Amino acid sequence: MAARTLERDGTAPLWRQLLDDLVRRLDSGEFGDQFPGELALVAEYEISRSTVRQALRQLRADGIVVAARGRQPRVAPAPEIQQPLGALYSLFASVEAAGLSQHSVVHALDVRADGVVAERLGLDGSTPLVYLERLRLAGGEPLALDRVWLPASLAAPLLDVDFTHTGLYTELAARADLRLDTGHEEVHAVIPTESEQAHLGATTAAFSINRLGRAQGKPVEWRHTLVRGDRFALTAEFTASTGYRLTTVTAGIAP
Amino acid sequence: MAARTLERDGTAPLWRQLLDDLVRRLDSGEFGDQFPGELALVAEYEISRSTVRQALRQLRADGIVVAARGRQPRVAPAPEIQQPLGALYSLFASVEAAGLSQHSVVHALDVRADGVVAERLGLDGSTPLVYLERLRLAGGEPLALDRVWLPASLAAPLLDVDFTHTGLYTELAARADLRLDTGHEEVHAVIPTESEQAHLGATTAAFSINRLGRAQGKPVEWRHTLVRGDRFALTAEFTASTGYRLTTVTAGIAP
DNA sequence: TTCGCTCAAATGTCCGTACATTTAACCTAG
DNA sequence: CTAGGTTAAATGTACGGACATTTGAGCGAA
Repeated sequence: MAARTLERDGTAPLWRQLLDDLVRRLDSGEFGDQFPGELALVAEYEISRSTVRQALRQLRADGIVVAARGRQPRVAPAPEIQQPLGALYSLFASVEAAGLSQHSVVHALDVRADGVVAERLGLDGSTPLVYLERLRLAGGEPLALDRVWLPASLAAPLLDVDFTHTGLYTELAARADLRLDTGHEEVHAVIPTESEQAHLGATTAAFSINRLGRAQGKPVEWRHTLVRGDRFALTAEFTASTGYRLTTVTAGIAP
Repeated sequence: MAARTLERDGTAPLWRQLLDDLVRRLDSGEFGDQFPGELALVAEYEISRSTVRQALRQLRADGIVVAARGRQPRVAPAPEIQQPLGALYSLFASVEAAGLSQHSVVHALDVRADGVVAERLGLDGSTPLVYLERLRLAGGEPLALDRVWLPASLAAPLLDVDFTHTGLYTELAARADLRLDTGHEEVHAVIPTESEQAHLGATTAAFSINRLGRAQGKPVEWRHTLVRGDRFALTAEFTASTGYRLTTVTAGIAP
């Protein structure tokens, strides 16, 4: 193994240089699941074990690598199910938790162009987009009207899927190997248009949720969801140390 | 200084025992703002500096004590302004950030009993509560209708405050020495009643926000706020690592 | 084949030393 | 009295060694 050299007179401490180098090598995928042990790094970089441990401390605290007595050190695997987070995911998860059956009525599933949406996805206005419009029902009652646009270049494999009983994120992971990891949501309170009210089967107020979902930094979905206000509530806890965190979303049946 | 002894054959590591002991002494207020230096602890507990640093690592990471080269170590003071967090706080902060002037019209400020609210605060139904009802305006236009109940035993000093131009949390900190640190919010989408619409000066949908605020674990406020849907949006970022976090709240002027 | 045992490997704990760097108090010269 | 340098104190960095504890792989016996 070729010894790697660190700047011993550099402005940055040795452990910081080692940490940066290890992060770089981790990102490049140089280590598979394996990760070199402390003594291996001591030999490779020709520094003391204390310095190695100082560098590893942060990687271990962040859960990027796992270590324990006697065990082979490993690169922590990315969580198997990288949940699409946020209010929308929580909504449908909580419907399931409440024991209500979910299914959808698919209104549209095709490829079309939409300049406004394409721009929100950071794409050219004429880029073809897969468009999916569903009415989502929980316990047999309409809950939400859901419209999603995805770049056709990524989402074309979804065009022949029957979305009546399956979720978008499940299919996106299985067929396009895409998992949302970051995103952005905006929640408004609105009164639905008459046509929307007819679909939702209610004349109440509604939440209007716009979401931009990204996978590895690349925009993957633009979504607009209209959720019946009488069946939905956002619930959050806040503490001084952790800030504002969405905890549960409740979805019930209107009386 | 009397040497303190740690269990050298105990099951817990020395640094863990030291950490626990220091936390105990911190909680007892034994140190004022000062905090012993590493070498002082080495002498006092008769252990090595490495072990002391291992114990101090967590206290410093948690910001309980602060340390830097050359400086006297200190116990970190509790943050001077412990912000009331959550959607509501963000709302009024963002109004200010947008440069809109804020003021309120006080509809009521008195002491009354309310069995339902008292129970939500974990109090007996006949407990007297300070009740404050305000119409909040931003840029001269109605933005929110705000109703707050607080235990009179804590909030009595607020009864002679003019809330036209001052915030509840400011006065609560100044006059009752109370700062919210945790809480719970529930956000609904509703269509306001006619009387509420008259107050808000609009016939749009609205957010209905219920909040229970606590200070040191003790319920301090129950609040119900109705915010005009055309002037308000919740915005959140979500990432796999940090979860769902409220980032900004926008409040504009209706066209 | 399978159950234990042994043993190498890896991290955890603890000690000691040396020197660098930064801060703030102190002191002195003007 | 003040400006500036000096110095003690404190933490940061880096090295080294020693031993304890845990895990898992490999091996041998039943």
